Amino acid sequence: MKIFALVDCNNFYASCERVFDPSLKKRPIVVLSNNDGCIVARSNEAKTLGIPMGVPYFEHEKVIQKHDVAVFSSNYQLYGDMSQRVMDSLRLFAPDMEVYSIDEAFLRLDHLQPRNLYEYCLTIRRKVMQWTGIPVSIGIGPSKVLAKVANRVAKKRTDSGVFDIGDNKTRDEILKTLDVEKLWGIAWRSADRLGRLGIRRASELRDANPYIIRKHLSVVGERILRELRGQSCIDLEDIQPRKNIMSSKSFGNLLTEKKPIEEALANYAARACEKLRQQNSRAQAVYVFVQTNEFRETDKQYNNSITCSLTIPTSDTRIIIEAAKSCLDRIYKQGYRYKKVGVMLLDLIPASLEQKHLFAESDQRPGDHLMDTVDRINEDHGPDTLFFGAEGVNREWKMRCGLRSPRYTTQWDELLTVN
DNA sequence: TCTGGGGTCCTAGGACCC
DNA sequence: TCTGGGGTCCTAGGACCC
Repeated sequence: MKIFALVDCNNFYASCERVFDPSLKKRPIVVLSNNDGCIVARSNEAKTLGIPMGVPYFEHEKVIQKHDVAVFSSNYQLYGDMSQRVMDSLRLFAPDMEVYSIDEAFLRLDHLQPRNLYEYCLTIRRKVMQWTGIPVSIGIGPSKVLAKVANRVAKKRTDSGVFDIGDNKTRDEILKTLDVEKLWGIAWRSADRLGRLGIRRASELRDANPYIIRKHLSVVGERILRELRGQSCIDLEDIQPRKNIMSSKSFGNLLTEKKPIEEALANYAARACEKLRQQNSRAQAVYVFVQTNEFRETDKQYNNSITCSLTIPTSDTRIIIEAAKSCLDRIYKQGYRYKKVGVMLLDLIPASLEQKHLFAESDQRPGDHLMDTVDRINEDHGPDTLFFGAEGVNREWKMRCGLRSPRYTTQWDELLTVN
């Protein structure tokens, strides 16, 4: 039988901040999205204050000030690096592992005796805490969906932080009280449909007729049903190269002129190309979009997008920037206040798989070596050490992130200091 | 004044083929 | 006026995830 464990970092972003600043230990914390727009992470104390997830920051500023909540802009370099440390630690305990998101991983623990599972996970949890300072919760079950359910329970067991849903009797009790929309893969739309079939609890979905569920929720729904029965349908996934790579951000301020928008676009394109080369792919098409601010009802609205294919599959930032700029030329219109521009690289293929040029002397493209060098320098000396002229130097479109903590683990000049 | 970013998978329907 | 039967491929849109 398969045994899955879902390891989930508790309030990950907030916990990352705490690792480097012990004075935050009991203080409520919120972490903001890009541009300090929305609240995307909260410590338990902040949740207790009733601050919701994913809401605009400015709407809750009063409560936040009143209760002396610590507020942070997103520090993705820090969170990414801490995530890496957690995942590296987990791998030592279970080489058969899927990194599911920045703060979650599924492990296969089939090799353990069921009676040892719980103890083993307690050890994992203790070691991750010791090595990284990040608290995690671990749910154990015979399928991914059940491991997810178990993790919800584990989160509430603050003493141990581990829960095994293997026992049939307790499992049944838990599923009887769990609403279907709390299940992994069921959101409000599916929950609505199930509600119309009279299915509201997880146990009711488990006991429903698979064919009926398939008719209403497609194979996705049927798989969840079977997983609830303990029949594993969703296995660990290997890391696959991305099929699309997207880069887009809201501007710090609304923009009307084309020039700064073009620079921002070039910057996002450069980021996307870095990711593209990291996974050893080339793009065959580029998609560009522009958006005005939909929340400003008095502003004239304009959204548009365009896709153009590239003559040769490429990962050369210079070519992609040029292509993106010519896309922008075709959709940019004067007289609007723009909020966001974005670029997506499409139809990605492995660099190795591409059609060779009939008359080319070498397999390597002239640009490959240059891009490789740029990437290496930026990796060694920090992002933006080398950048493209098209990205500009003023960067008036840069997002706001005034509340960011130091990048303790990735920047030499921002190391933690102890007095 | 201020409202995130980046992905995946599945299905239906149209276009096209022989 | 009558108008087959089987495919494949592509795209857009829906739904969901963190």
